[in-house]
Amino acid sequence: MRIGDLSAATGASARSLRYYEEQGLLASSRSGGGQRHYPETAVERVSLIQSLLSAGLNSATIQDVLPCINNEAIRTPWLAERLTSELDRVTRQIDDLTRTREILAGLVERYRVD
Amino acid sequence: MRIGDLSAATGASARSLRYYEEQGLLASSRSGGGQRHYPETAVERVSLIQSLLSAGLNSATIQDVLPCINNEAIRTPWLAERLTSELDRVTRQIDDLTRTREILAGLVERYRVD
DNA sequence: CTAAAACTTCACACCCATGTCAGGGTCAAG
DNA sequence: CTTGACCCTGACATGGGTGTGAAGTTTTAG
Repeated sequence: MRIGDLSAATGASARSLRYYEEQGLLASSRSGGGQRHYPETAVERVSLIQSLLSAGLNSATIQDVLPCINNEAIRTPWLAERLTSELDRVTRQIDDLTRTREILAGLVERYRVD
Repeated sequence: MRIGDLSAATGASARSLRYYEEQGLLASSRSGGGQRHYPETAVERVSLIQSLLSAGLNSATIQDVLPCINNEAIRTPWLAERLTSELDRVTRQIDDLTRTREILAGLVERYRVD
């Protein structure tokens, strides 16, 4: 598939897909004329990238963490620690957000126009 | 209390407190020499601002939403809608984040160095 | 009274994923 | 071929909260 198809399939802009590649998060092969071609599996990969980005991981971190999905060999203590610390961060973020939601819910309750 | 005290009490930098004021989120009185003075209640106000900011509301939105905490009079259908839509957004954000946490947890599990 | 600490405003810098525009090349359908 | 949709690289812009530094003023402790 070409970049426009992948974009349509994932909701990521072509700009973003090129950026992911530039950051080493997403691979592509090129046609004779230089246009990118992606395998079907790229769809899932992109949606994973999107998830991790929206969870607050930056592209450098994702680059550190993503390869392990396909390559069990690079299992290292360092990687395990890195993943755990990101997991903790996301967990804290969810907790904070949950508290904030309570606050907002309280406001909605109080200021509902009956 | 002066800005340094409020900063210490809330963890927000003096820079941020001035920014909150500039954005109309936080009021202060001034001493003869022009220095800011805050009531004790500012501590809670700032931590509320921090919560809402970290939940992804921008300062303009917070400005729309915050006054109602102190002033029940401005209860309007528009405000109720606004709050509800922010609440929904935060709820979705938590759901997304929770799914992403599952992914990360799965990775941690798979790449734990035993 | 004086020195140090704390404060003031103003302005510029940063992050970093994404938008957007320019100027050009590729590819498939007619 | 030609045409139109699609793609390429490169570069600059944006948002928005925060960091930072300069140059000057106020407050407070000694």
